[in-house]
Amino acid sequence: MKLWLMKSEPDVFSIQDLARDRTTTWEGVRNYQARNFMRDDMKVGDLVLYYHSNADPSGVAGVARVAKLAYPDPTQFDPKSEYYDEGSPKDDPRWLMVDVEFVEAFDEVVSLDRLKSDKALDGMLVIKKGQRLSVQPVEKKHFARVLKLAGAKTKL
DNA sequence: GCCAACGTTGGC
DNA sequence: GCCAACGTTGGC
Repeated sequence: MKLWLMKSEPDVFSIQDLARDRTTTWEGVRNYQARNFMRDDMKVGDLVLYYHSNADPSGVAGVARVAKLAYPDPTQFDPKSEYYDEGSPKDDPRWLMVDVEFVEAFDEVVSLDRLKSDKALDGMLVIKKGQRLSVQPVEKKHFARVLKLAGAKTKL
């Protein structure tokens, strides 16, 4: 099983929204590197750190799980969608998404500050300056450490 | 709201 | 293929 971190702005869709809905489609990824991770490496059952970006505070807010393998993101073909991509071929869709299901919401967000100050998380992608990838792999030791910092119920 | 960092676009 | 201009992300 691989481990991931996925970013979402809580004003748009938070871990609490996911807790309510139980599952969601992860539409709107428009970055090739992020798409490739979803397409090539994500498997059903993979665990995901659910990261709140542009938040107060920003940080890891809970855990989710990949519920469906990558498949074409329909919003790329919808002219009314903010994610519309005129250049995406119908017979070879450029953008993919996965489905994600709720696992756990942390009592308290593990803030970016906390992540940065923890020696055990040295090298974790999300704390690197200028790191904008919205879907990124997480090392097992880092994932486990975040769970510990959060006092999470989820175990690896 | 500002702006640094990064990705994409398009002229050449 | 280079790189300047532009758009986006996301912390602050």
